[in-house]
Amino acid sequence: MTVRVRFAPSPTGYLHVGGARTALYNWLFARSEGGTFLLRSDDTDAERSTPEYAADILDGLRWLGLDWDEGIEVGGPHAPYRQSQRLERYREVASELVAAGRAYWSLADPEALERWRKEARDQGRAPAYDGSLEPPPEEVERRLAAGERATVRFRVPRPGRTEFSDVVRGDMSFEHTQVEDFVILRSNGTPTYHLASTVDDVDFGITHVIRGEDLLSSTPKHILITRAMGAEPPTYAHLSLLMGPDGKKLSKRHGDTAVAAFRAAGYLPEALVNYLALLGWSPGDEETIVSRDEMIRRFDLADVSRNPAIFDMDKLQWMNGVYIRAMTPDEFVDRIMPWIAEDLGREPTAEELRILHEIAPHVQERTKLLAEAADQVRFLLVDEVVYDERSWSKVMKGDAPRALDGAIAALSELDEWTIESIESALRGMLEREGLSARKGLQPIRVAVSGSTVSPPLFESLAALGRRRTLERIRRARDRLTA
RNA sequence: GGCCCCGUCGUCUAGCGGCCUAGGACGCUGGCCUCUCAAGCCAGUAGCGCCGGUUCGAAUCCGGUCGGGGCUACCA
Repeated sequence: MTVRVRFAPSPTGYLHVGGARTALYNWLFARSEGGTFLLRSDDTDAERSTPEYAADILDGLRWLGLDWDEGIEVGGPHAPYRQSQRLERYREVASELVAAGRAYWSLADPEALERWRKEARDQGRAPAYDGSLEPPPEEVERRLAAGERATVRFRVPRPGRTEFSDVVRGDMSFEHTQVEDFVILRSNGTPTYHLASTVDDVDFGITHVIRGEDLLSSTPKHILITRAMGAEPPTYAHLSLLMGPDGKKLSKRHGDTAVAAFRAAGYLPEALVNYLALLGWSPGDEETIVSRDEMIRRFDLADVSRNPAIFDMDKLQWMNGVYIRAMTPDEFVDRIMPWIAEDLGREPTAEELRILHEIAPHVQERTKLLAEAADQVRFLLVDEVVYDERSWSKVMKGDAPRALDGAIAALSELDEWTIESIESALRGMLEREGLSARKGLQPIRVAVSGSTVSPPLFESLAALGRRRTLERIRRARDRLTA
């Protein structure tokens, strides 16, 4: 049997890292099994679904490199893949279930239902509605005929229980007294999640349902519907949830968890994928940096952890740095370009591009987030450097004037402007002035870059060019006197 | 309240009855390197929630307890 899995987001919110991880595990499983990864849209909640969210989800998946073989935008034998376009099918299944006695039109009074549930809870019973509040059949028939709107509820067989084996959690068993006669069709004729999702899984031939643990206790409902449709339930695998640093379910409270936000901050998709993959799955040995191919080769659903995982921004950031350092300098320049252009408000010139490529290796190893790179190279691209006042007051004192004067003298008479010649000129200056490298070079760094923190000095000056270097040192020297 | 899931360093995890003096990674601390910051290298820090039981032997199996989480909608 060929594996068929799906990722079925509801476009009622942007794609967040939790959803991305679920999609990733589905994708990894499909790829490792040579199966099909399907993307569908569970958009039965017309109120809350928006095209913007739908687009964000697709963008995010593509950016992460999680390509799908069937579904939205790519089509396939079961199109359409949007639930909003399959409403007729769900109504059809609902009426078949009613006809077969597996579901019924429900006219229970909402307030009475609420009281019933409260009472059950107060008495320590499960607040699972069992259909006992329904009017007699003749009355139901009459009111329905009179045009009254009703929901359709699934008739959960009681006594009874549903058992299944979850790939990551093991054997599960739910007493039906804990499962209520749940609504499958709303009174407005639209299906609930339980119906739509299950019908799609059956119709699309889904073999493995890999999803968040929040759906674990709904699984009996899905199995009940599946069997009532005369189908065999798929294999289920429920992934533990992602938590924030406080141990609570990851949400907006913990900052922006949107995949798009990570992208904008300068995270690399390969780093995010690597991090997410290891958040709940381990290849078994001591590897931390795992390539995509390696993941596919070694991924096994049975190795997925049952523990909830706290999303650790520090580790992700470290990993992003590892991936950034692994790039070639040219690739690095290419990838930081969007941030550079935004920072500059224009595209860099050919000369600026040359400078960027020259300094790239040195900036690269200091970058954890692509967005930071723009800050580090800004001094090479602007006409006038902006001094960081804290840096200025820290180093522009004591021997600073001598260092700056000495640097101007030493650099002015240089024949060639290379990293080596600059270094030997400045080291000679330090020697003559009797200054330590630390004391003598920091003022120059601030004069040229505006900050006590910058890429290596000699390399920076070489990239900046003689004219601009001298200009900046003189300007700083003047400011120091003034 | 009811049902369900989970419980190894601060965090992610390896561990599947003896190989565990519990391993790795991030973080943190110290050192080396060094023109700043990084990177790199070295060292250190820190954990089997608790109580019983099974066993010659338990982080590993069982029971209980405590703690955390999820679900409990005409949301998904």
